[in-house]
Amino acid sequence: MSPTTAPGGARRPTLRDVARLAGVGVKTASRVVTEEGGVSPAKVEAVRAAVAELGYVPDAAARGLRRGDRRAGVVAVLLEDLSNPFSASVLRAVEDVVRPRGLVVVAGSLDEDPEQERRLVRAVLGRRTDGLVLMPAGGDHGWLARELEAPGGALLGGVLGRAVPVVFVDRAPVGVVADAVRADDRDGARGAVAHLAGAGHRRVALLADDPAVWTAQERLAGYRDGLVAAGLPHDPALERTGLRSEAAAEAAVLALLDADEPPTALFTAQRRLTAGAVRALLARGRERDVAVVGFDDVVYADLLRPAVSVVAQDPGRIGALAAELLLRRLDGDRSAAQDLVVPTRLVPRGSGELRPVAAAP
Amino acid sequence: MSPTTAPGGARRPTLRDVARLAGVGVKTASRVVTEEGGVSPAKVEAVRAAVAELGYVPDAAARGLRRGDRRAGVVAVLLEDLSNPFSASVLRAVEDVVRPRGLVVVAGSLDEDPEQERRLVRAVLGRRTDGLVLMPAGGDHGWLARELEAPGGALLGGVLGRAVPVVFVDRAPVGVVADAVRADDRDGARGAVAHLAGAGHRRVALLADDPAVWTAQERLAGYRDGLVAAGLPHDPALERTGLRSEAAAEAAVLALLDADEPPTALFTAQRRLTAGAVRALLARGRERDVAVVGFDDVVYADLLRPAVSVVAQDPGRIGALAAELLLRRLDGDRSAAQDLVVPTRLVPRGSGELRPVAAAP
DNA sequence: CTGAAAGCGCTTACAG
DNA sequence: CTGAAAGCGCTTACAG
Repeated sequence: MSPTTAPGGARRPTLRDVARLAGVGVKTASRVVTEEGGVSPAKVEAVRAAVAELGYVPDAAARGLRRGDRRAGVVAVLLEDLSNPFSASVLRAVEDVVRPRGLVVVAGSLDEDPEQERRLVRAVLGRRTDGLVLMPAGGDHGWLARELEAPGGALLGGVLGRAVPVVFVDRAPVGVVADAVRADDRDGARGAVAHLAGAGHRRVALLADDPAVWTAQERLAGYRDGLVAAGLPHDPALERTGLRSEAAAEAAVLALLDADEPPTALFTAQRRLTAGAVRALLARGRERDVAVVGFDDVVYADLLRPAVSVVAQDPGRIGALAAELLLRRLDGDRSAAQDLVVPTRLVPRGSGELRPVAAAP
Repeated sequence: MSPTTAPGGARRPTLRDVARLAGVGVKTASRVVTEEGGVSPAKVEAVRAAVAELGYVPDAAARGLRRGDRRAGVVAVLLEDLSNPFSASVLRAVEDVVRPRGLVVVAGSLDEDPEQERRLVRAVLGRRTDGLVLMPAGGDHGWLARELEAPGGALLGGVLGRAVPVVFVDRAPVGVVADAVRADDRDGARGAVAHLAGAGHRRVALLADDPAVWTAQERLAGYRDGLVAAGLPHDPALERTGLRSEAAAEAAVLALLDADEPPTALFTAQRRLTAGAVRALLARGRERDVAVVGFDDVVYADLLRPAVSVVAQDPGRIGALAAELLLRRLDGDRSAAQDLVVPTRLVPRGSGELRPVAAAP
């Protein structure tokens, strides 16, 4: 078996093979395959037949190598965790928008790890990625912009040399000017607190992730905005941040329920934390007297009793808008960087409409 | 702006640029970058410095173009729907297994559409994919094997010419010999029925997807196996297949409840159908007197009341096993095609342990 | 309308 | 240890 032969058998047919079989020059075969036009009908026919007979598929990499634009038809989508519903919905939405353009999607999970983010961004850019949708993991992304070049700042050079458009999703870029599409985290959180205050609650606790995560920071700010707007006092004892898991939220809620002055309502600023809180309330049989509003919708929240009220985001919309923006940049749009903020929607289902109950002695 | 210059600015640095800056030949620069070895320490140092200064990143496509193996470091993962929890978990597991090897993942959704499957498989193979993990959409996959070549049948040639390993997930291959990793659908379904029969149920209804879907067919068979094993009669009126949505399942359950001889238990053979069934029972206030066992775990099923019993699959394990098998094939393993069947696990939570209640008149 | 030559960025196969 | 030449599969730039 010669080194140019694949282990299993025949060499993959090349354009040269097609040309030879069709009895034309390579360039003519290329013209037919790329539908460049300007080829006599007879030769078009011959080339088409050869392509079919050999099962010829153009090599996208070789094509991109010589072409000026060097487009490989690949969009990278780097998100927090491909297996979580939010990331998964964003990915799917991007896929649906770019597929009709013949683009293929490279996907990766960053797990909130800046190191992994850097590695994956490099890996992906080394593979001729045309564009990047990024849910940023670390804080500052100046490194991404080392060679920020384009007018509006929407195109990043950096390790790439060649300008590659980048659109941030879910979180605004820090330390770099770039396009972004995200939910209105702050306003959504504010609205949740307003909703609970409207039901009569004066002691609303916050359960949130590590404020190092951009969205957690925003939601914390929104929570405080909401307290101020409702004229409620700010009680640090009700503010539980740094919660990184469902179990952590569960423990935090149990502790809150046992406090001297327990909250009558909870605003859980993240999906897993909502689940943990509900679990704690069920464990104590308190699900009907402590109100809950969660940020980000929970699958089958409406099947729970009480059904869980949430501030819903629209990951599908965020992904689609990001992909559309990316395509526009790929098409040469050099206008100023955009920051698209998608509104959230409060979905009342029961848990957020419970009225305050005097704490049992 | 010359045609070889990117819109935004500097040309991406090439190995030639690195060599020039380091004052060495291109081949020497290549040796350093690929860590081939056999280069004097002084030159290694000079090349490393040049790489750092220019921000050089090797072009994976150009590399693969010349190399014999033609590996681009890409694994494609084509699943039913990247936004559904099962597919998402499989994808994530594959990613975790291949990442340490420096491979990047191309992901796509097939939506049970054979046409789309064919298009995506071709798109992906045209881009120098090293291996493929496929959750098959259509029925027969003979087309994939048009040029099946390798000994064990685990390598597919087809449109590729060059052998590309393929591992099927979730469903066994039809019309082609290939590796597969899947859950034990039939046995899981049989176990669900046995569990319900064990609780005293004699009228167990089945809600299932279109039997054209391989897993639906298997679970239907398992349901019948279970009836036979428990000595229960087979009542076609209790067998509701072709259910393609949550709403369809909901409607089917409402109809079953209104029947002359309603079931006392439900086996819902798919996640969305389980949700639809639960919704219908809640709507009628019957959730405590009709037992339910679902196939495939539902997020937060344990927070529902009653909590939902399920036959759990392990998508993470399936994805990981598939990826490991694929890597072995990439490493040259030519042994016979494998069919790895991962056992399911019955998780009792409440809904599946309810005892039969005489139907209200 | 057609095709031979050069070149995309890299590695292979060779010769020093 | 080192590097010039050839070539991977394709497209660009040119000359018929």
